Amino acid sequence: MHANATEEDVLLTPSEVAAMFRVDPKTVTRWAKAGKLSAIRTLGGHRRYKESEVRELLGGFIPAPREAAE
Amino acid sequence: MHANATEEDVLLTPSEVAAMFRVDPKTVTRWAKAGKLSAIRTLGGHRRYKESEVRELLGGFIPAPREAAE
DNA sequence: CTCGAATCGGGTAATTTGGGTT
DNA sequence: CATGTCCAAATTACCCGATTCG
Repeated sequence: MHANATEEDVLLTPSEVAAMFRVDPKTVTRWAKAGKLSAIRTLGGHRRYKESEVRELLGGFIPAPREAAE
Repeated sequence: MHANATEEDVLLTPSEVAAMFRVDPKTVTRWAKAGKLSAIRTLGGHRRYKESEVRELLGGFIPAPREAAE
C-alpha cells in the first residue's frame, strides 16, 4: 500500500508542494485537477495535499530544507 | 453514519480541528461563524467541535496522529 | 488565587482560487 | 499538452490585547 485515500497522513499547502517541485502553485493545482494528485479541500475551497503522496511523486527524493509558505 | 446531535461525541478544541485540516485555529472559528461547522460553546464563550462532524467534513481522510492542543 | 497555554475579538497582509491568455 | 503570468474575488494567515481554560 502506498498512498491510500483513507490513510493517515499530514497535509501540505499548495505553496509547500510547489516549493518542493520547484514549480508554480498554479501548476500543482492543475495536477490536482487532472487527478494526478489527490487533494483534500478545506471548507473554504482551498486545497491541501498529502505529504506521503508528494514524496512518492518526488521519487523518494527529499528537496533541500526550504521553508515554503511561511 | 452515526452522528447524532445529542449522542455521546468527543469534543475537539479549535487547535485540534485546525491541525486536522492544516489551517489556522482562527479559520476554524470562521467556519463556525459561517455555519459551515456546528460548535458547542463553553460557559466562557470558547468553542468545541464534534469529532464525528469534523471527520465527515474531512471526507474520509484520517490525519496523522497529532496532539495539537493538550 | 496564581500560572502557562489556548481562544476569544477585530483588523490587516499574504495566499489561493478560477478563468482567460501566452 | 504542460507551464507561467495577469486579473479580481474569496479564503486564509498573522498581528494585537483581553479573557478563559485546565
